[in-house]
Amino acid sequence: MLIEQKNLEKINIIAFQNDLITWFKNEQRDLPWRKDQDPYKVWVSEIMLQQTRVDTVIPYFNRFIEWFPTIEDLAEAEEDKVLKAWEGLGYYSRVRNLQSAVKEVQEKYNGEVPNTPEEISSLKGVGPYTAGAILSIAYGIPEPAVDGNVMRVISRVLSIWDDIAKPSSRKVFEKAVRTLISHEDPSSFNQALMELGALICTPTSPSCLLCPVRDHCHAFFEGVQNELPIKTKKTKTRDVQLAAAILLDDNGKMLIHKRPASGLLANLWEFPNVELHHSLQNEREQVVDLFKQNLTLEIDLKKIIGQIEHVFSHLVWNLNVYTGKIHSGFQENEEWKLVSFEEMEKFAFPVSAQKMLKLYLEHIKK
DNA sequence: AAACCGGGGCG
DNA sequence: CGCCCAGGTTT
Repeated sequence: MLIEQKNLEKINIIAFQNDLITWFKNEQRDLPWRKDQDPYKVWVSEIMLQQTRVDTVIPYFNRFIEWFPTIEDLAEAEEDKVLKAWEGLGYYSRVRNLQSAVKEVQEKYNGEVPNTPEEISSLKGVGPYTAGAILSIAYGIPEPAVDGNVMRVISRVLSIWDDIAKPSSRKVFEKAVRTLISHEDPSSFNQALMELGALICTPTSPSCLLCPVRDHCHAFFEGVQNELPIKTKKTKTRDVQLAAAILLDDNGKMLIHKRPASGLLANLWEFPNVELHHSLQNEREQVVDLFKQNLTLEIDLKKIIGQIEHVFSHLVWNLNVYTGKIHSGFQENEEWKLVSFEEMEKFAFPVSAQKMLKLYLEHIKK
């Protein structure tokens, strides 16, 4: 028999639920998405919280709900404004999927977030975790909501040594949560597991002496809480050399470019750039050629005003930033625009472009 | 199953 | 500097 099944049978489930939920009700943080159980707000918060810390999310959540208070508001909003609301949060496909799903809820479900696992899971961007979170928190339905926090907590409580980096391991934890979850208060139960993971059962140096479920925890009994969970994945980043330019026309407007609708930073705006596949001699002249060949852009390039490093999960951009001029006959279109400094506020830029703009502003101030 | 998709904070 | 974070989609 599997270890987790044996350990699961040893847990006093009622006492575990009571200890966990009582702690949560006394110690939970006061967070803006906990003020009510509006399924839409729960949904927005859960999407924002994917791979993003609570402290980062709070101001974004408040502004997002101000701009788009209801499903109808978000469904009808311009995508550019939606991306602007997400600017700086990262993983921009999250919000494009969210708006797509909200439109489907508006049309297919009369604006009401569905409350069955099958229907809600079919929505764009709603996977097993988010489905369980919305169903339990907004609707009180006892579905597991297994995220990284929950896998860490459960791996310790039940001494589960499966590699949580493997997609197949999630099923093990979902099965355990289905056995443990409170049917009287699944909302508090799921949130308590995550809150415990955030505040007590932390990745490094968990505060076991403060833990409300220490008496139920097999890892604590065995003294292996610091060895769990098992997580193997290693990160390998690839370096990419880029040349980018702040290009001005005769009126002092800057040239910006809309990225493609799929892939990295989809549909966000950037300053024109080219990839440098080899380390170049006479780089400046060759960059002018690359702009002409790759972007059909006739430019007059000045010197490098600085270098920027921007780190993604699996990628590092090394940007050589130039200034230059664009020919006066340039024709704008959907993909290329000339904008004043004030007009830039309407467009959503990734942080890498914001770093470039900051560099440029410091450059011209001198 | 593995790769892809951002950005910030912390020890 | 490496690791982590209230994951999901695509290949």
